[in-house]
Amino acid sequence: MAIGIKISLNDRLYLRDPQETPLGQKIIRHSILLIDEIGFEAFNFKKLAKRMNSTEASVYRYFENKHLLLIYLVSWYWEWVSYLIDINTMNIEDPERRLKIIIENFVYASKENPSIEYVNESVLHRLIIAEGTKAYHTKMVDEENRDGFFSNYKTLVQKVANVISEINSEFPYPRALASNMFEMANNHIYFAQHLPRLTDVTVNDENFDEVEVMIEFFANALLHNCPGKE
Amino acid sequence: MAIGIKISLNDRLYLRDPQETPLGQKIIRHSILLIDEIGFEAFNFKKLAKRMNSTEASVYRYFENKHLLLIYLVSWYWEWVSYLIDINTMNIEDPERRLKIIIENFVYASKENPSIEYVNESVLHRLIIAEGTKAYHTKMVDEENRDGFFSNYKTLVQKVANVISEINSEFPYPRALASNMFEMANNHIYFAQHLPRLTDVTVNDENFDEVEVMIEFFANALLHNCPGKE
DNA sequence: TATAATTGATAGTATTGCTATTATAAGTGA
DNA sequence: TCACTTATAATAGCAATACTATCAATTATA
Repeated sequence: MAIGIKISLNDRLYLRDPQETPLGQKIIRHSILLIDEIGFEAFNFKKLAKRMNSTEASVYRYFENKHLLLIYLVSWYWEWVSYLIDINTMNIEDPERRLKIIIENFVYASKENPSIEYVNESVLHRLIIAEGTKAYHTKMVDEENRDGFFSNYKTLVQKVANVISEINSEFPYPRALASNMFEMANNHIYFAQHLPRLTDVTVNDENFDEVEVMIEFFANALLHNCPGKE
Repeated sequence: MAIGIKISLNDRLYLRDPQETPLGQKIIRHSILLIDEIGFEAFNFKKLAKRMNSTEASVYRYFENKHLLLIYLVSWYWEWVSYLIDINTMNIEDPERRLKIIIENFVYASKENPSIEYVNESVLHRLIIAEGTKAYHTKMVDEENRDGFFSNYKTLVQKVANVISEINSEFPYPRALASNMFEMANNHIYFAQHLPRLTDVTVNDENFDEVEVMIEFFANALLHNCPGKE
């Protein structure tokens, strides 16, 4: 627990706060590793319990079901990226430079120093890339949205949108660009790894530079006056 | 079956070709309606069989499992959008106008005349928006990609990328822009409906005009010379 | 030291995801 | 027309999943 960051997440996501107890922390740690390993569909609480030498019933005391656990993990990631952006853009005046850092953090969230011992941020990043959007693509999205389950994402998007508006106050789609940059970062890493004909960038191993350059290119093209602009 | 279009889909997606028999067509029709209604997670073959007055075992003779059925439906959609683009851009020389039509088809696929009686294209479009990306966000993606399960998407993206390159042969990311426009169309309709703070557009009922305008704006900004371009 | 709270161990239930078996109906080919 | 294949229905069954309940063992707390 190097730095004193406290990830604040909606307390309706869990039955008992997993950050507070060793067992809860084990659930977080091992669910990240296991979902990454076998995929969210094959993942369940029985397998998780076995992996961490606990019991199914114990896991159910922390989370109602695996879907809420996923939202918890995804929210964690959104919060963590927000936090990275905050510390890395602190004291930087120029909004253009701030946006560049934001893009870097979208693409390279995993490369930052881990801040909490029971969360492997690098694996979590892989998990978000592969499974992240499943958190809000469900029939319960409206209800869960009312309960504030996605507020961390909204806060992150608003933070980025503010920088976009600072760069170009005339730009009509600051939030859409912000969410699109985030989704694009994840999508095109995934495409490059699994469906390369859907993108033009390549990634190898831990090097996502081309994705970063592409998103910068998109952002620059959109935020500086263009003939096509209406 | 108004027009003589034959949707050609990878025959490894099914055990028996559902297009060939009345029961197969019933499976397609009702799976679209039922997934749209209850969501992909809650959907299963037992419920589908009950809904269409058949039996679980009969459905299993056509599709191995619900995941392959989803890929089948998503592939159908990709093929159908490809087809719409083909007929709607036929005889149009100007690539800018062709791209505009492509964007319109991405956003308004549902508004076109239905072409096959057992596929409700409007409901299918909703299904794609809500569940589409689950087709390729699984642990089996590489294997399924090797089997050609996503080739319809690749073909569609390549078709659009070609138009992009015609407009601006210097543009370095034609495929990424193509796939991004497609995903963005679906995403921002979904956001506007369920998570409006993640976008800047609004949609009401069947009117997605703002999404269309936004994607045109993005495409124009990117494809015409900008100071930010490297 | 009494008490409360947490976890483990075990069992149990309803549903899901699928396979197998047999019966019936419908079409086909000689 | 009869044998013959094929598709579907009806039913059963099984292993896995998604939980819930109970109670004992342990640990923390007052």
